Amino acid sequence: MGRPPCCDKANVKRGPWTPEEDAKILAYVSRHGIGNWTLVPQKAGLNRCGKSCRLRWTNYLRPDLKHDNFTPEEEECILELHRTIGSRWSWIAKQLPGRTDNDVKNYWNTKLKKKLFNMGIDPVTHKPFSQIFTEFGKLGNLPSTINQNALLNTEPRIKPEPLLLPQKFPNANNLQIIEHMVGPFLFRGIEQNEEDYKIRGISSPDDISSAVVQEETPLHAATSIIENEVNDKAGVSCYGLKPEPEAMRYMESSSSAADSFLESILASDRDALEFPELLDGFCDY
DNA sequence: AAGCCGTGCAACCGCACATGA
DNA sequence: ATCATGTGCGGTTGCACGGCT
Repeated sequence: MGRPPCCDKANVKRGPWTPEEDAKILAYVSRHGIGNWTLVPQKAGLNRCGKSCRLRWTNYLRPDLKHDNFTPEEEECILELHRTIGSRWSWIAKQLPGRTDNDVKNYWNTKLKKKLFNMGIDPVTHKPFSQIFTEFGKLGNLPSTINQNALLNTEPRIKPEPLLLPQKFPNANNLQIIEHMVGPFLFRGIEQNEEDYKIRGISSPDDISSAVVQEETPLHAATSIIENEVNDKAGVSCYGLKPEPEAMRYMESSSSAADSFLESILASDRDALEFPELLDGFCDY
């Protein structure tokens, strides 16, 4: 026996909202505030499901919502957070004032996924397709010549652009949010200089751009972050967590830099296969 | 002008979780 | 501890719209 429906679906209106219905919601909320949404249709004089009213309010009518296009900074923020925590749209949306989870989800599905795909990057893992094919070939114990062919055949239609990690996300409570995602007290900062990496503490709550996870993290977030650290340690550039000065050079330079960027990724694929010990050392937590 | 197709986005669905009796 | 109910969330659908043939 399933859960009873929240309303009589046969007798409530569905589909697009009219301006009159919007006005009723706005008038009701301005007068009574947000309370029990199941009572809103009745009290506001709407023949709608309460859930539908809540959705209309949170996704469209709320006065603090932005209705303009996403900025490049917001786009970078979405890409980075998706790479780190996956499709947790509500969390990502909380980093973007005035945006809803529905906004972010739609933007991802209609724009960013395609953009990454055209750059030769798998939107799910944020890894280059070449790397995925390489790993797949390794798992299947395929001859190396097949792997090489796979690499050659998966060159992106558009040269990959490095993603410049936003140094500071719009909200100040990022650390708390990420701590919630992967558990508190598990962070340390990592900073790159010319010679080596310095492990340091996070200096401010909004400086989470370089946070790495030490232990007891959800598999997806942990593996993603660890992989990037591995690549950095191996002297290989990676998407998203590229140190800012290097990223800036890529941003400012010509297409030849894009070529070398692609080459560095392909090189990292080969390094990972030839020197598996580079990976092993970082998994001993 | 009409039909087709791709795109963007609002809205819906169903499940999971939170909360209070 | 259990159940009922409200809320949050991610995935998916459906429709309006514009461009193209």
